[in-house]
Amino acid sequence: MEIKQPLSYPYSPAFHALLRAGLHLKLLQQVHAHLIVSGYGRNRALLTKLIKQVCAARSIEYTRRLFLVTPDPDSFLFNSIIKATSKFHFSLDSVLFYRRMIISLIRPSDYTFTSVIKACADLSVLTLGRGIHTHVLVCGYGLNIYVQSSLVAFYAKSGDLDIARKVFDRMPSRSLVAWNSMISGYEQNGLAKEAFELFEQMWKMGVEPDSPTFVSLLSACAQMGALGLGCWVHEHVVKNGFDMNVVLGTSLINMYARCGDVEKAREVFDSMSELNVVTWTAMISGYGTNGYGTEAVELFGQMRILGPSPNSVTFVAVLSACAHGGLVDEGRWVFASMSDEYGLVPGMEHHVCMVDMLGRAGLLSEAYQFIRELVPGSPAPAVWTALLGACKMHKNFVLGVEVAEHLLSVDPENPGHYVMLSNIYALAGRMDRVEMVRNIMFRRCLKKQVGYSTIEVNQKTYMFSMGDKSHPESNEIYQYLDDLMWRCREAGYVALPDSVMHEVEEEERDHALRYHSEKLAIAFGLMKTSHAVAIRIVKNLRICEDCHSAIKYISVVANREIIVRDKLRFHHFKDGVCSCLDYW
DNA sequence: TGTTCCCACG
Repeated sequence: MEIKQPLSYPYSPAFHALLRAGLHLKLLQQVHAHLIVSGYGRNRALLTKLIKQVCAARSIEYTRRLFLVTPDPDSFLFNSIIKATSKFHFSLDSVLFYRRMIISLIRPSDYTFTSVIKACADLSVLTLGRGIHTHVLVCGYGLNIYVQSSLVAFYAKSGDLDIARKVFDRMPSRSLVAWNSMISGYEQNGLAKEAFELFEQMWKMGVEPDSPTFVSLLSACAQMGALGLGCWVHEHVVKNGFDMNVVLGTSLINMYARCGDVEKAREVFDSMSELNVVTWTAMISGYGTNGYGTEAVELFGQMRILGPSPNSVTFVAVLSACAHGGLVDEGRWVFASMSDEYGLVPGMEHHVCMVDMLGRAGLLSEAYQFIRELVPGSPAPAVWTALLGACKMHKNFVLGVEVAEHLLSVDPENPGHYVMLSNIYALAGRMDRVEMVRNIMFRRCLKKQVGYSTIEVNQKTYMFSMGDKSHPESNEIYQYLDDLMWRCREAGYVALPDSVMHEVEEEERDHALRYHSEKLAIAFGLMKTSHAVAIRIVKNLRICEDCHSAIKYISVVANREIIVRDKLRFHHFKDGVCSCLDYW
């Protein structure tokens, strides 16, 4: 007969000692020592509880050690450790413990699967997850709603939306979590429109959304720059009395900021009762991308005093705000404070920001020196790309050609580098070289990204690409645009000469230049909206110099505020002036 | 005992 171990929850003193130790590693180690001394060092139940807490205390090494000293791990121990490691993002360990469980011939349960599949989702490992999906079916959990939801999330996060949707569609009953997983899956893969379509379906079926639903929808609005829809979501959240938690509030800030309405973003920021690092970072970044560099740095200053410790994303936001705002001195001390005050190690992205900042300000040799002296190892292509952009901006051909050639040698598959080199030659008037670079690009079958612009009218988003005639009112739009450009020319607009027409990641230069997607979208917006509302355009690439100049004139002749979000930042055009002050 | 949601660069 087996003698019961002297642990019987909740009466055992050892168990109480564990509870008291909480999440402090030191205390947990003391309890472990105590267990050993008092003869419970191999008590599986106590060790299981201890393992969960050690894992929650974020010590993966100690978690692994404890597992190794536990005799005959049972299914309870395996489930606990797989769940704990998955929950605290030690995803690889989670998968490895799962593997060990299978090898030990212990049958996984539905609880095992939800945890290990979540770990696979964190790792985005498709092949591994597919294998575990097979285990799920073999073990007979194919219809378990929790397992199915985690599979939907896993496939969506790993980028296989078709399979995610298949699993989702085959669910006999869909939980709200399953809906949320699928909606956020679309949004995270850049399919904002599909996210909204699925939400509509859910809405029509009478399923009540919750705050994760709204968070995903707000991200989708931010992605599309759809302010109207975003406001609708905000109103709905307020009307239905949802409590404004940090995540939801941060999503709202992000949505308003990325739709170009910084004031509203700040309003939400000020109204929040709890602010975390992500919230502060979202607001700082919102200021930066909208051209309010000073405000971004100021808010960062407040964060240092009142807020949580900034993380490395915060520094990217502040430094890029400094770069776009020409705030070189501020950027220098912010960068220094990163390691001096917060003990953070600057990464590649921070170096990119610094080179970008120095380069934009015309301090090319300092930028070059920064790369040589302060960037450890061999600098990533992105760092050189930043310098190259600055060379073109300040027309430094010698350095520009040198950097571009270096980039082509280390990163020959990137069409952006070829385009940049060709542009630099064009600026120098070396049209023979321009032709040569273009030919190489052609031979290697490298293509530039296709550009497009979107605009929201009456909560519907319309997309335009260059020379696009797919819109049913195409003729009217072109007519309107021609008319508009004629009025701009009357007011003094002159199209830029050919040699400076094609820039990095901008739309193809040809006779259809006049019909760049942003111009089409603006014409459509002017036709369809009333005078009081601003025109808001979202572009996937950078705005070109000619369009930038043209839009300034359009803002005057059409007497309209026009806000363009390009790949990097916002341009607020009003009365013939752009908020970027031609510094972008 | 579970599955879903927030910030940056390029």
